[in-house]
Amino acid sequence: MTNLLLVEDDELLAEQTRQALSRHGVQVTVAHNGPATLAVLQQLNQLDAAVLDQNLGPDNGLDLIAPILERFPGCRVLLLTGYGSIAAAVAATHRGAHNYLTKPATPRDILEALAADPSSLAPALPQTPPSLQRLEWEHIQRTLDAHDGNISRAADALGIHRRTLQRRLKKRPSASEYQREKGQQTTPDNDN
Amino acid sequence: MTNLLLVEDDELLAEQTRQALSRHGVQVTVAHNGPATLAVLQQLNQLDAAVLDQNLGPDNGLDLIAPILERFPGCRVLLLTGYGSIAAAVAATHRGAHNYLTKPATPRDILEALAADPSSLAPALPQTPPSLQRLEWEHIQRTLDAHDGNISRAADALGIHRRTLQRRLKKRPSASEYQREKGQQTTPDNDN
DNA sequence: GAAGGGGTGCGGCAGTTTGCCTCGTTCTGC
DNA sequence: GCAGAACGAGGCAAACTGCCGCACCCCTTC
Repeated sequence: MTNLLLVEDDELLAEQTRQALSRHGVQVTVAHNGPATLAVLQQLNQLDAAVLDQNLGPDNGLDLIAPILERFPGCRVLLLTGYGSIAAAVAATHRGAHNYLTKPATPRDILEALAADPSSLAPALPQTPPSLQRLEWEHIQRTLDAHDGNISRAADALGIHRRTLQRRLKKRPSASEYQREKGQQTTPDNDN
Repeated sequence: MTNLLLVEDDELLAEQTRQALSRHGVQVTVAHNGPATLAVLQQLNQLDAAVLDQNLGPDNGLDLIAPILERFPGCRVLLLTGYGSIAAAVAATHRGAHNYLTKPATPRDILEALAADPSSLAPALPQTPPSLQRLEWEHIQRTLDAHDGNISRAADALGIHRRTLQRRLKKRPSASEYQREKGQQTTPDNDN
């Protein structure tokens, strides 16, 4: 039995991920922000792995690595993030993270990333052949999110015409299969 | 005076980079492949930094990290790669690399990356809202690279038609082209 | 040498998408 | 009530895409 701590501010996504991981025989504890994570840490007796969303609203997942490793030195820490940034990946690794993944990551991805030996680059990559369409769609969602759902500004940031963004969004009102775990909420009431 | 070891299989690019770094007051030693690097290592008395191209033909820059650090434990190792992958960045860091950059990188980029503290990098991700076009282009290059330049397979992996990939590639200055001379010029397709 | 098999480059065509312009409608703050 | 900012939508020319075919090249295998 693996004990895993999941820190994810999107409660819907957190619950979905928790359930999915449970089906893989993992005992999952969930926290939704930095302070809660620190509190939970004190209550745990054992921790084998931690999965941290890097973007926790006001908090930063990177800052949780140290406290976690301090309490559970052997714990494997996996960072998750919407934007895969190489600089962030390097920073996370320097701080002691075991691996670094970009969303959307399936439970399988997560478990593999935790189990893998990250110093050999073979494992993680080849099983991620994102189609161009999917990549675009996710980037659009992210950008839209970053602009509080403002289509005009998002389109501008993306370098495409507002009308085009409008049309694209309309073509795929519901999230694609891949997006299932990201949740289908396109509500503009986001925090960041 | 900083002593730097540059390992880059493209001899032209290596020379350009060497000259550029020299102008910044750096003493540069150059090697073009793995074995040569190992040989050079034995001849050096001091080494402050190493810049490794990850893709050294048959050799892999990652495998040079250990020998370098073994001989010069305090040496700062910077990995360079054409198409950066997060997995590779994590792997490099786990192996002791100080930082990881994607080409094209200017001498300034290199020096900054070597000087920076990569773990304290304020990692609020959305620093660079990439345009859709740029994102696509990078993904295409990455995929192409992962398939050894095989257009047919890359197109398949990307989920687009081979003819479409072909046409897209033709429309832009080839990456391998401008990499070769990226020494002082800015990238042609600088979208915001 | 003669077939394959896989890959590339390219022309063409019909259907789709995009860029751009325009209009009408909300919603908000002054 | 009005200006400013967004949104949704229609329309059209231009660009792009998928798809088919064809010629050529390089290898391997008869």
